[in-house]
Amino acid sequence: MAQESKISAAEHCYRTLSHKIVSLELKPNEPVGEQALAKMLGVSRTPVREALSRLSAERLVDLRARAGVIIAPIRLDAVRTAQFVREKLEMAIVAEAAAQSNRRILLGIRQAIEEQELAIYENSPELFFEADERMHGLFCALAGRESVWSFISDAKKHMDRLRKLSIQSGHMDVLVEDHRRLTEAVAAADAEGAASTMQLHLRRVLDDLPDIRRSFPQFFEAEA
Amino acid sequence: MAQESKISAAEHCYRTLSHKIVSLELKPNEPVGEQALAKMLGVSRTPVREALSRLSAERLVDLRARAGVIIAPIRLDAVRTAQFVREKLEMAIVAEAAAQSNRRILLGIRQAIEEQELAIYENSPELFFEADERMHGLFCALAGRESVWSFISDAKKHMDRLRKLSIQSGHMDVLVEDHRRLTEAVAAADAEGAASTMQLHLRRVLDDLPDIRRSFPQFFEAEA
DNA sequence: GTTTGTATCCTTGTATGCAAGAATATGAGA
DNA sequence: TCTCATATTCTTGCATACAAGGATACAAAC
Repeated sequence: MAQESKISAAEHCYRTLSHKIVSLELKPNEPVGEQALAKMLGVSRTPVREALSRLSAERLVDLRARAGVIIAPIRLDAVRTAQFVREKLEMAIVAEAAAQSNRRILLGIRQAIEEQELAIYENSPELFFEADERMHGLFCALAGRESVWSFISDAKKHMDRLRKLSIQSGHMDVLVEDHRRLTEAVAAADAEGAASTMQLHLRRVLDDLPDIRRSFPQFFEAEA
Repeated sequence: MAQESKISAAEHCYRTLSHKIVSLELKPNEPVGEQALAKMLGVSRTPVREALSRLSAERLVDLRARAGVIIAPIRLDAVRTAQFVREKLEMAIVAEAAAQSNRRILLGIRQAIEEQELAIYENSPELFFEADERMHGLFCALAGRESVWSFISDAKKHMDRLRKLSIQSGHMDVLVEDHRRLTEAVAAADAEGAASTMQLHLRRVLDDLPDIRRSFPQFFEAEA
C-alpha cells in the first residue's frame, strides 16, 4: 500500500490497462474511448493518454488519430516475433541456469509447480497463469539474469493472450509435465536438455494456434 | 515529408529525444526540464511528457516525481542485459540468415560495408554508425525476421551510448573486418560460423568498457 | 563553522478547454 | 433502393491552468 500510494495515476492506468488487455478483459478489436477509460479508472484523460501512448508503442492498442482507440487484435506477425524472442532468450536462460545451483530458488520453482497442480485441481486458469509466470521468472533469477525477465515479459504480452485462450481450453497438465522435466534438467545441470525442453514447451502455444483462431476469429487481425 | 507531417507532435518529441539521448547530444546524468524541452522542441509540455513517459519505461530517462527529469546514466546492469538480449537474438538471426539466400539483400549488406569503409576514410563516426545499423537490420531482413529488428533496436539503446564512445576512440576498422567475416559466413551458409562471429563481434564493446568508464566517469551510474 | 528549521521557489502531475479531423447520419437525386 | 454530397457529432491532440510535493536558500541556534 505504501508503495502503491506513491505510484502516479498514469502508472496505475498503464498497469491496469495492460493487465486488462493481456487477460482479455478488454477484448482484441474492441473499441474503447479515452473518456470511457478515464471514467472507469477514476481519473482524467491525461494519465489515461500517457498509458495509452505507452501501450501503443508496445502495439497493444491501436491509436487512430482523432478517430478512436481500439484494443489491438492478435496479430500473427507479432505472435511469431514474440515467440522467436522469447524462445531464444529463455533457451539461453535455462542453459545458464543449469550451470548454477541455488537451493532456495530451486525450491521456489518446485513450489510454483506444485501450485500449478493445485490450480489444475481447482480448475483455476488464473492461479495457473500466475504460478507459471512466477516460475519462468525464477529461472531468470537462477541464471542471474533477473532484468532479462522484464524484457521477456514485454515481448510475451501478445503471446499471453493466445496462452490465455489456450489454457482455457485446458492443456494445463501437459505444461506442468514440461515444467517438471525442465526443472529436472536444470537441477541435473543438463544445459542442452533444459534448452531443448524449453523450446518444446514454448512452442506448444503455436500448436493450438489454428484451433484457437478458428474458435475466436473476432480476436484476430483480418488476414492479409 | 508527407509522412512526417502526419506524425503527432508527441511522436516527434519521442524520436527526437530518443535520438539525442542515444547520440549523447543529451548527456547521461544531465538534468533536463519538461519546460525547457518543450521550448526546444517548439511544443507544449503535454507531448513532451508523453515522450518522456515512454523514455522512462525504456529507462532512458529518470523521472523523479515533482523534482525533475534527468537523462539516465549508463547503467552497467542495463548494458549487461542489453548485451545478453542482443547477442542471443542476433546470433539466432544470422544463423537463420545463413540458411537463406537473397542476392538483393546480400548486395545491400555488402554496400553497407563499403559505406563503413568510406566512413572510416572520411573519419565520420556518424556515417559509420548509420551504415552499421542498416547492415544489422538487413541481416534480420535476410532471415525473414524484420520485426525482430525493432525489438533489438530498443534493447540496444543503452549499449549504443557505449558504442558511440567506443567508436569515437576509433576501433572502427576492427568492426568492419568482423562484418566482412560475418557476411562471408552467411553467404557460405555457415550458420555456426556466422553465429560465433556475431557473438565475438558484439562482445567487443564490452572489452572497451573499463577504458570508457575511466574516461567518462560522469556518464556512468554511481557504483553500488 | 556546522547543523537544523523554515520559507520560498521551482518542477512535475493532473484536470480541463478548445480546435481539427474522422466517423456517421441525413437527405437529395437517379 | 442505391449512391453520393453534405452537415453534424464525436473523438482525439495539444495547450494551458492549477495544485501538490521536492529542492534550495537563508537564518538561527549550537
